[in-house]
Amino acid sequence: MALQTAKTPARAEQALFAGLFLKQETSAQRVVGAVQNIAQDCEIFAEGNGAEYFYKVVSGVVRTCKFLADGRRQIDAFHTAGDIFGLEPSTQYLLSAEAVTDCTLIAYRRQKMEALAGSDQLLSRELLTVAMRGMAKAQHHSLLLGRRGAMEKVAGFLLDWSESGTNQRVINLAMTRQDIADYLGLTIETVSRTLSQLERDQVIELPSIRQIRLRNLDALEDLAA
Amino acid sequence: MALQTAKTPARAEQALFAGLFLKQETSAQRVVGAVQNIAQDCEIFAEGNGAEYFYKVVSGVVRTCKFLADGRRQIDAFHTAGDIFGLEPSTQYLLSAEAVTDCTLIAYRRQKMEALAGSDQLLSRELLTVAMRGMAKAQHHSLLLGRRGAMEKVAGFLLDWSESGTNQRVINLAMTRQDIADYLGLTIETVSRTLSQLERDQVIELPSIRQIRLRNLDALEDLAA
DNA sequence: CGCCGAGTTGACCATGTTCAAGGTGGGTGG
DNA sequence: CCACCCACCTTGAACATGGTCAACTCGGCG
Repeated sequence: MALQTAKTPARAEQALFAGLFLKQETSAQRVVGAVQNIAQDCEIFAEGNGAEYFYKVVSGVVRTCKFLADGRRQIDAFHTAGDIFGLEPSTQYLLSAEAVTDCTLIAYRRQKMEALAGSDQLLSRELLTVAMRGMAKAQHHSLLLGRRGAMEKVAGFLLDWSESGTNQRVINLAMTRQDIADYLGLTIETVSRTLSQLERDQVIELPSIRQIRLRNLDALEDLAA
Repeated sequence: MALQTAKTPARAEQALFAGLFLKQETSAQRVVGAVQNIAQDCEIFAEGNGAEYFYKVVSGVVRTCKFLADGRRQIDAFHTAGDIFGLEPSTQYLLSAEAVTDCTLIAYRRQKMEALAGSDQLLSRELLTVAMRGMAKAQHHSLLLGRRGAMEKVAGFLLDWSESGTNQRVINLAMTRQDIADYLGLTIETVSRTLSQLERDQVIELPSIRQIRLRNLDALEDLAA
């Protein structure tokens, strides 16, 4: 939990490749970006900082979140390989970003990017797509949070993550129960109890603490309402 | 509640002005858009429809929402004069849109817009800003929904709307209690009780059913945590 | 005047939070 | 290699909060 300021071992300043911008790597785009390695639980940027860069996840998982006055934390999103975060409408970040696991990122200088977009139609369109996807992602999260029951939220969360992995029926969680709780607007105890309940009902298996096997996807879908 | 299909009296097909794209009307942009008038509670588009157009609100209030299998409704956002909605990453709408009040919209053909953006740097940038704002708006909503207490949600809602009107201390609600409840993930009873509580505590006044006077903004901010 | 939709209020109940007490497992040092 | 430790997780019991159901009020309109 000790949040040291971001340490970036091997700040590979060799602004080499980094072209690949959207998930389907468009060969046309070759834009400069700096590779960064961030250790687990380190801060990438903080709410209120100048939004000089935005980032693409190469590997690992990042959380964007907000800290409330009373110490609570709300997680806005988790970002995995290929996702872009930190692209904001304002000149300052509205959220903080932290590494859930050790991760590798590409940092893009926002101003440079937007300048390039002025003369590059394809890049400009990609930026638009990124922003629209970010919007859809946030809306999807709202829908999850708007659900009334803890079971609906947890089931929805599991289904969301089942789609990202290669094997649709096994989820390897990168985050702690606390992270999940802060993402779903629940307490850690409720998340734990709900997962136990799902296991008792034969809907999932919990072979280890960070692994969840989905045993009955249909039942999960029903529970997610 | 009778949702007739969208009726558009006076479908002013005269694709006249409509330039003004962002809130600060950029003189440079003159893009074609069709003016539409929509009656209260009529549908503007439905989830799953082809996302052919996106819209700017000229006057009135629009809600974008999702309907769940069990009949519940979740409201994703309210859109007021100057707001743009219906600009989505996919080729189909992910949400439905309905008129909360009678309203006037400008419909932009998405494809045409994106084509124009290819050769128009300024327009392209404006589209990007619109998308980023949409993202920030959705994130803000997530933060509201993630709050634990009903009081925090309602207080946050009131503060959000206090900033939009000319007079910061009087809110003229366009929507019903049910709309508010569906927006905050609460029941209509809880919204009602919470507002009554705030009135008892001298934080607000409820002079009429659709008007709220904010008597103590500082207290509200505290309650919103 | 009376109806009707929208909002409020109350009593009861279900659900999730809180507080507190165990487990569990991976890593470290003896 | 084992014992210990610590962070993370699970479980239980009491409690608080919001949901549900039902009755009632209010205001506008025919």
